[in-house]
Amino acid sequence: MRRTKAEAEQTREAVLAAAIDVFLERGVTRATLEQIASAAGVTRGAVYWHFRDKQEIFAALERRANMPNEEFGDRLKARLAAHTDLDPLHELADAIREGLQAFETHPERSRILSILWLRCEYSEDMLPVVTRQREADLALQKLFESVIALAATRGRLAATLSPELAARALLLLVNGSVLDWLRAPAQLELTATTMPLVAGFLETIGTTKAQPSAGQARGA
Amino acid sequence: MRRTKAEAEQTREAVLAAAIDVFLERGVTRATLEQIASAAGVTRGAVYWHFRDKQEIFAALERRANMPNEEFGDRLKARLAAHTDLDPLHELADAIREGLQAFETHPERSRILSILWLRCEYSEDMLPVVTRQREADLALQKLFESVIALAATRGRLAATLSPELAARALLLLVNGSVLDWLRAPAQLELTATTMPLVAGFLETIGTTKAQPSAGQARGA
DNA sequence: GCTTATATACATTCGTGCATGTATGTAAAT
DNA sequence: ATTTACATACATGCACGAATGTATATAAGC
Repeated sequence: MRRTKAEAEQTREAVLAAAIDVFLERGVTRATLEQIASAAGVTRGAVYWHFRDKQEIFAALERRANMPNEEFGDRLKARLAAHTDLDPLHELADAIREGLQAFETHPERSRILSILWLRCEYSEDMLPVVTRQREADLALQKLFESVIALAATRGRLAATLSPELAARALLLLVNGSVLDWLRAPAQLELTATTMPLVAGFLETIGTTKAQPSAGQARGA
Repeated sequence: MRRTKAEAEQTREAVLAAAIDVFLERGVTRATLEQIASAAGVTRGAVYWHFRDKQEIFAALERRANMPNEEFGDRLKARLAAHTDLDPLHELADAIREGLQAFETHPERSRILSILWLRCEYSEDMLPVVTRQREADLALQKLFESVIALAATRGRLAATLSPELAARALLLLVNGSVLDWLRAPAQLELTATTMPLVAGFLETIGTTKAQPSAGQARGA
């Protein structure tokens, strides 16, 4: 009955996948380890072997949520550093579009985010989780800010909003849009409904025509 | 030991107030009726007398959350109808400011919202609650949209964002800001950190100088 | 290469502690 | 006298964690 290491890793993954299902259906608190176990085709003994308790399962899922974001950020920074002739705000919009599409093409990501944002009670004992999410948001906001600031140095920014405020606004737009989509997954198309918003916002804060001091034009 | 009707209503309120405390501390799911009862200074018998179960307590709290929003909306609409010379976007910003300040001056409102947004697991059985919140959001968005559309008819709107998209963006900014504040209540000042964002956004979408077709100026 | 010892990867069982809902008691208000 | 507004008591049912059982993979020894 003893399984090989590869098989063990396989059941561990099965438990995590089952946990996603059960967390989504019942919410994290009401989800029981017995439900997770039977959904994974094992008993609670197997679950307790791989994880100390429910919170450790949750932590394992949490770690998977933030990884892809950094990847998109790094790609964007690399592209902007390589080609200095690109319009920063336009590239930013493209990067956001890719990030949104990742949610639609890779449903596991959206399901985990749905757990973190909607199937979870953030009371005081969850403060470390909230803190990590705030830090991830801050990192994204800083990325946005650096790109927007780059646009500003090229005279491509309307002066009304500082890069910091514009970055924060952009983050709130994206996060809020995703949240709305998670609330009604079947009824909305994430990228299709969100991109007009962010593209419109970026066009509004970026002066379509360059400021008098500079003289570039903008592609479609 | 039997109480008078006024006293009974008083204990009912005590139970609701205690429920707010316990829901905030433990989250709705983990909150037990015994904890709520003892926090209210009564026994579970009293709780079960006034409420069928925990969900009914939650529903009672939920009803108190949305009432004030409509009030602010009505006041804004009345003011704009009465004085047609007012700048719609400027009045909108003022109304939002009042709404935000209400959260800071009336802590019970923010505590209930904190329960609804952070201490609650929205699995499928909570769908009616989510739906009601969506409808409340939609109503606010429609209000924003009508005001922004009014500004547009006066040539005070940059054409990049349609009134609908601008209203949605504004709602996302406000809601997201409030959510962030609820996540870290002690570290942020809601109105002080949010208003620069919404004011900046409104100034960005509203052309500060009137369109060529019209000829008004804007006050500070 | 085969045996053996040990760690591994679970399944099963058990005890315990809540949390819930209901049923009943009770004293005062009406 | 009856209803009201609770308190108390009871029964039931999970859900958890730990303890134990067990069969096999794996590595060490020879």
